[in-house]
Amino acid sequence: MKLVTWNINSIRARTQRLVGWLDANRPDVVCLQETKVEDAQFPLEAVEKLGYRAVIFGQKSYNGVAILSTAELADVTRGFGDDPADDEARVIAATTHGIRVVNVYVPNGQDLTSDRYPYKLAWYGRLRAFLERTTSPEKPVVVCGDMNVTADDHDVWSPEAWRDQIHCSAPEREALAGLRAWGLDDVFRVKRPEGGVWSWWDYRGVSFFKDQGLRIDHILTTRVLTAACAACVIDRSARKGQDASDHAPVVATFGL
DNA sequence: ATGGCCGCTATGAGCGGA
Repeated sequence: MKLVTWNINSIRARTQRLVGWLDANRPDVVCLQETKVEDAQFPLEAVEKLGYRAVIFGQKSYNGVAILSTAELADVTRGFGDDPADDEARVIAATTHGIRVVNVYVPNGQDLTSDRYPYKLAWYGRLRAFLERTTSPEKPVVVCGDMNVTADDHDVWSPEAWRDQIHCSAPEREALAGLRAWGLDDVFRVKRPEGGVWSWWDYRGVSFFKDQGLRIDHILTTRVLTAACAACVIDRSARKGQDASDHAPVVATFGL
């Protein structure tokens, strides 16, 4: 069972790129973020032609998440269902291939002085509360997506340049650690503890060419899935060339 | 120190992204 998370940065601008990658890699479950499109305009036909079913939660211009699967997608939830309700489409969950899949696009936060920063930190707390009331760490659960936080300096090309910047501040890292403490493993880190591998590179300048990136896209798994994980890699090749997303897909393979 | 690129919008400049 192969699962991928990928911040696609507009699914309409990236449809051909996505289709080509799916055709070549044939994952069973695909978690997309930043689709940037209302549900009526989502390119369903293009993914259905490849054999995927899809559940989507989008909005105009910003955010938007979707889960594609080669199998049935059951018990679909959109948003946290908490109070007050969020007007940003950032989380969708479904059960497929025997796994509860929670796909998230965590708020960016802008910078440490922005009012988006406390919103981001609070969002992590709401995500953990959502997990607590909807599932269990004893079950096979994947929480994945663009988490907009580096776990530690091993996920940062230049810890000096990024020190206390957004994605690298201690409160953000504590928020991510607090989520993991519910009962989730950072499965890429388990496989590649030495770090130095990125999932995002800035469009500006020569950051990709010089491999100056961050690892902010994560696949977190409960114990039973961590034990079943055969491999977890970041497909850097998908960041190359014209019309690439600024994020690369993260792929986990499970012996299920 | 700043911005550099990209996608979006009842566009043509400004915002958000990270």
